[in-house]
Amino acid sequence: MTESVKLSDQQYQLMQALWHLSEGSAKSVHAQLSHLGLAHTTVATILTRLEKRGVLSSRTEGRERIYTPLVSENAARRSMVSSLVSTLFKGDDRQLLAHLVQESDLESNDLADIKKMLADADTAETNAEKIGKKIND
Amino acid sequence: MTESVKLSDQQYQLMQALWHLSEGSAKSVHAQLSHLGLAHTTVATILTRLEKRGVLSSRTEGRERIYTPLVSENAARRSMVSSLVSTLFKGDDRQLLAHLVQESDLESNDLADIKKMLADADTAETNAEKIGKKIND
DNA sequence: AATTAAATACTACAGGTGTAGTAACAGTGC
DNA sequence: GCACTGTTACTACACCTGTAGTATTTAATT
Repeated sequence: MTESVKLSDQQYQLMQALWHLSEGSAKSVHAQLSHLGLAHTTVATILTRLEKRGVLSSRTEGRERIYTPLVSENAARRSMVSSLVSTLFKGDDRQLLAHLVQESDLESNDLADIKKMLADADTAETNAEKIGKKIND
Repeated sequence: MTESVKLSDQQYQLMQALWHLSEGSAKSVHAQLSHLGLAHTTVATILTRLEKRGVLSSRTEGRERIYTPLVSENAARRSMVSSLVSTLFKGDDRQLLAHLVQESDLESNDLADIKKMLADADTAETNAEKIGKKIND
């Protein structure tokens, strides 16, 4: 039931395009990813495979096939982060936190922000807006 | 130069065994991973492949081949976390932090610990000992 | 020295991914 | 209605991973 979605880099890229578009044809996804320089057939292939895996669904509309994500970006992220935490940190999120503090070069003003956020988290329930992220699963 | 090591779950498992042992033969690694129920030849195969990829080196000793990790667990972790942050959060570590705070069910006492740690991080340089982790790269 | 036992090397195969060409198909315009 | 053109479906192929059997090497033992 824990809907585990694990996407490769490339697959995530594609999904991200779709998430931005809400839904779209292979063509529009390809356009969105022009910087990657993939052939449109490549994009189509990946899309098809993702559909087979149940990550997205599609409907035919005119001569186009419109793809719709079946998992939200947030759900995918959650699942992928949690999967990494499982392997690297025995599933302990706090160890990842600790790792980040040690290994990332977080500047003190970054830390300040984060501390502020954490402080708020004690009372408020969601910080989504503060960082401009959409909760949508 | 950013020595990017990306390991699959299984590969990480193997490496972890090696990290614990410092170095070891396929046999000892296999023993360490008995809970996974892999054939010893499977372990050997993976080890060989990892060597080909330059993640570890080996020397012959008697009739055994002893494998030695060429990357530390910490380096591997750093690289893998950073790789995930790249794809999921455009490389912004703070967004991962934020994600963790929102999505993990960190209890307030966990938060307290972390906040304490962050507070210390403003002044002290390393928190390694606090969480009993070894800095070793 | 021949036999045995342990360990590795080589080979194999299925499934996933990256990547893309070519074939097939469906609207569009004349 | 037919040719044109944009789209997708099908096919292909190389490489990586998980998994393991079989062959081969090598050290130990008698």
